[in-house]
Amino acid sequence: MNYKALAERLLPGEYPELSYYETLYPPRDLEKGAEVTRLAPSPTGFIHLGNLFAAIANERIAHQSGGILYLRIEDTDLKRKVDGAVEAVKNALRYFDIKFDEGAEIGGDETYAPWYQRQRAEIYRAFVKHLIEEGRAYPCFCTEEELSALREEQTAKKEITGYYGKYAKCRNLTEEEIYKNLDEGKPFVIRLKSMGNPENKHKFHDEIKGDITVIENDQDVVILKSDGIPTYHFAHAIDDHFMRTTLVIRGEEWLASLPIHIELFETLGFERPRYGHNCSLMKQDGSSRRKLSKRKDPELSLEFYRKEGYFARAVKVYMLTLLNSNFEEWYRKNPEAPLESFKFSAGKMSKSGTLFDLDKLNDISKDELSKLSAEEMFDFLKTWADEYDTDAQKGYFADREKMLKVLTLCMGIGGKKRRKDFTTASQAMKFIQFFFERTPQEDEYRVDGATKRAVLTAFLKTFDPADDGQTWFAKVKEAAAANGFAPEMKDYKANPEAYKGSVADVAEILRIATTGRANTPDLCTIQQILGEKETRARLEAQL
RNA sequence: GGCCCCAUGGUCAAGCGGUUAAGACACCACCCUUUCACGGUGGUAUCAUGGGUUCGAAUCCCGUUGGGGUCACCA
Repeated sequence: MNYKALAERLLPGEYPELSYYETLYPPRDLEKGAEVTRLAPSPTGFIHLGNLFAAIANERIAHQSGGILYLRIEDTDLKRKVDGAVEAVKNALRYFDIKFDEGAEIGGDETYAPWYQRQRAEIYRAFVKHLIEEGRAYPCFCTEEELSALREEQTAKKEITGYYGKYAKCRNLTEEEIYKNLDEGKPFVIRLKSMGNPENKHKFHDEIKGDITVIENDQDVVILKSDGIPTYHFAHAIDDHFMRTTLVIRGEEWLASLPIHIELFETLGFERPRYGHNCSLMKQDGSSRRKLSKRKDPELSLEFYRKEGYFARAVKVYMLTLLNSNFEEWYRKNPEAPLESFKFSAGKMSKSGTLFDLDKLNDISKDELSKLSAEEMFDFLKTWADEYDTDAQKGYFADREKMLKVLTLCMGIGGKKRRKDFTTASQAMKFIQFFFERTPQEDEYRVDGATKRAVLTAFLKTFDPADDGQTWFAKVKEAAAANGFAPEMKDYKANPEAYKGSVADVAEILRIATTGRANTPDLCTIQQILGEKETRARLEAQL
């Protein structure tokens, strides 16, 4: 068979010498040990926690080694393309502080561009053509129907499905048959002529999983689709070679196609990058767990976290604790150190699937938010509210001084210990709502109406917003004593039958009357922030 | 189903042949407190299973079971 002529017929035209690409995309000039990693999403526009998970790992590995992180868009499948997707990905990752050095819509060094695979079609074709010339790739004219019939046949016979060995019909087409099909204008794909034998198993070192066994590939996989665009596998080999990727961290769903990639790199004569296959983020689904899926788990999209007002740093810290088990301890010991100074290690990444735990994220969020100053919290909440909170709550930020007082109180700033009541921006807004309007009553008074009115009346008589905490509380005690409640907790505990209740119950009445809630920060301070007029108005409304 | 990966409390997990099997989250109890979602103290709870190897196994080997992934002209 004249492969050269066949190649020309299949992919007509002049293509550069292969060595041209080697000089066009030279090895990167980086320090020894510097890793080049990448994020290579398809432009579906949907980005979830799993993507962020992998992104942080890639980012850390690249940057702590003095290397490069780049963004490549795998747009070989038109069906996956969504307008604005790349922008969305970029924005989402920027929110979580993932910085790319180069890539699609990023700018930076253009040496290894373009970053969209569709724009790299010529490179792929040049190599496919070369493979055909070498007799290592061939055209396949099988239709979808034929292929699925083959699959059924194989399934029925309990044989391995796929296009390989004796089932690779078009692999053995004669020259005449090929040209006849071509002359008839039949569409074709280009397949790799595999030389592997799955009986042969090899040890393979995975940067995350450790030593694993892989079998040789014997599938004549499609490398160039009938539209002239390569499949993922082929594009991966070409791109990661010419973009000079040193380490590929990707989801473990790729483990199964690793044999294909190994053969491709070998056939092309490329040195292959190292690989690390990370476990996927799982979700509890009934009694079992499964990989997070974009279809079923919209609540795990990154957008969800922004809508809820999760603090970006908290999400990042949580991802890091899942990514590297020793991170949590390190962070505890080095609370002030920048996250970048943590020594990230691919080998420390978990081998088994990790269940996403919202409780843990919430705990970390409280912790992170409690470290902010009142001003920082103000900015965080306002930024969030401006974008996501369409309620009247926006007006809360009009009086900056008042809001700062509110935040100072709620966060326990100035006290012995910071409080950790804020989880997210949306939750915080609800938490502080009663400062701006008496919230709908969530808790019933636990006393009868007459008692309530008597207590409120007694308190109102003596109320003076200028009182300090002690004086204020003394007055609460007076109101308690005047109405049959024990002013001292000890007395009440010693002899509960003698009283209607304790000073705590009186405080609760005042609290509910003032705020509509049974749980709030220090009530005296709240009344001061509200001011005399507002406080009196609220209490009188409850008479 | 074939192949591959994985297996310590409810969750994330430390552990690399000898430990009272860390820690964090969640949960429970008590304490502090005018309430509390804050804080403090304590507690419940884990080596999937059966065989080996070894003086000794969570740790090494094999089988079983369970979970996950993958078997496209999708990535």
